Amino acid sequence: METKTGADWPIHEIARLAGTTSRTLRHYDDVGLLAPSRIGHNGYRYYDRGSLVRLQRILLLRDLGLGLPAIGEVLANERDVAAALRAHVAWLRQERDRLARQIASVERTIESVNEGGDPMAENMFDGFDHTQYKDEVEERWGKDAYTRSDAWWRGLGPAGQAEWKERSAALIRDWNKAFEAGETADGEAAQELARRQVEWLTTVPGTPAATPGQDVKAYVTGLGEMYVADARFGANYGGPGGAAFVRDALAVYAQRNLGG
Amino acid sequence: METKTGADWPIHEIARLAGTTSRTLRHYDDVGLLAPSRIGHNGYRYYDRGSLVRLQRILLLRDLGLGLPAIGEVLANERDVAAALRAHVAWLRQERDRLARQIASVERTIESVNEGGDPMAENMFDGFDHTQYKDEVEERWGKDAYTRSDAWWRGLGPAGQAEWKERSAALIRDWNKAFEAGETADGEAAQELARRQVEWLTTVPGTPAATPGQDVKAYVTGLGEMYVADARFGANYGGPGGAAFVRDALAVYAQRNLGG
DNA sequence: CTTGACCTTGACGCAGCGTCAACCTTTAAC
DNA sequence: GTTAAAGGTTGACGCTGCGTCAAGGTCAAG
Repeated sequence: METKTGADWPIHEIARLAGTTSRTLRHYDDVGLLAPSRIGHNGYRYYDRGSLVRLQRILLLRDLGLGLPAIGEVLANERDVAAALRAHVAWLRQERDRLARQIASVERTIESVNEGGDPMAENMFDGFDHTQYKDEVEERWGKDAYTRSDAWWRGLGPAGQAEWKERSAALIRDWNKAFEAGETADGEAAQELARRQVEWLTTVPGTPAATPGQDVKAYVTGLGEMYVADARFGANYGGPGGAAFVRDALAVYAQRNLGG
Repeated sequence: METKTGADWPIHEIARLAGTTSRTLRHYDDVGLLAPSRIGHNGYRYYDRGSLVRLQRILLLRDLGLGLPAIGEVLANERDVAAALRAHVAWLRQERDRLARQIASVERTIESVNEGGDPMAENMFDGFDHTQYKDEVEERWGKDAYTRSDAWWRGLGPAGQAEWKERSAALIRDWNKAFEAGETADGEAAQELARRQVEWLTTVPGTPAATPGQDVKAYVTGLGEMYVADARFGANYGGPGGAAFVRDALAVYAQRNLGG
């Protein structure tokens, strides 16, 4: 008969010593993170001092937020603890920043709701007036452009117009999402959005993007600049920062995929 | 035969319009968040403009970080959008702060590892020297106290000493965990820790907590004050802030349970 | 012998879909 | 008319880290 303070302890005892639960210990056994030092003839798990030290390291790392697989690697290599922690802290910072952006976004939404500019309103698309850009379109791309564009627009009919507006709304939403998620302008997500944006542009006749043979690259790049320069457009993308993000993504996309 | 721009669209189409996937739409159907407006004789799902509006609200709220059940409630009540968002932003802030504390904690650990004071070291308990507090114990609680305490300590034997050190280490770890998790001193978690701390104190003979009839309440409260005043103890609890947390928790516990 | 405390394995649950799998329908093409 | 490509359907597993029963063995005490 062993004394209780002998070579090892039963599972509940060691759990108490380390400040965790027996269920957790069984889980660590299942996933191969910490095996009992001994298993009784009855299947009972027993842990000795070595297991306890390892367990305490595991719990320390877990409290720092590392995942169990990551902990397993750290304990296996034993060398790059600091490296693993540095990588981990970088990830933590990203998460914190993402949360900060999301908080800002929610706060903007609350404000917007309070001011009655309810983004949840059923008629959120009905504020979209195609003709409000008449003068500007004519000035930028000529009178023909507006006439053609307007004819196209009327030709779509109510359902078609709704669909077009929805696609543009989805695009704006996704740009915002990517921006707030901290994507980089030359990253995969942003570039996919740029592709969608260009594809979407081609549905509008009279624009260079829809007219083969024109300098699409310059057009798309210039469009991005306009998003930044024109506050009305920029507002759709979450302010100057968001517009700049869109501009950069479009510039990268144009450079890589549109010609030259 | 309906025209494509008619009353409703098939699942993939509406997913594209809203910028999500058909799988997501089926999931929303499964959990009762968004049902198709019509189901074909073949089982196909079709969505109309109403579904689309609802879907866009769902996606908007989801991007703000709300869970699907919460979104369901908001859309059902329709009124307290702002209230739900305010509650949500409070939760987001908590998370952000928790991450900030965890970042600080990981950074401290990195520093500690770099300086060689490796908290992962196998012999992390061996730096614990019971006799280092000799003079102090004598000064505070008299010579007898130290003698008794020392005899008790030697009497534990190596295994018993190890266990005792481990329990104290676990306590310190759990206090830190609770502090960094943003627990309040009078909260459930902190009070449970206080209970453990007092229970643990009673294992040390010669202290009032282990001696019935003494003023345990004053002792425990005073102990907390000492944690704050004495930097050596405070260091174990993550600096002054952590020590103050422990002190407050102990004070609340003593007030509530160690009655007068 | 019984009670009660502690042990075992097994399996569901959670959040939100991604990702096969196995099997129809519709549509466009030949 | 047939066929192959799309796109639809209902399951069901996977991911993270255990909490939480459930059903049933083991062990020390009365």
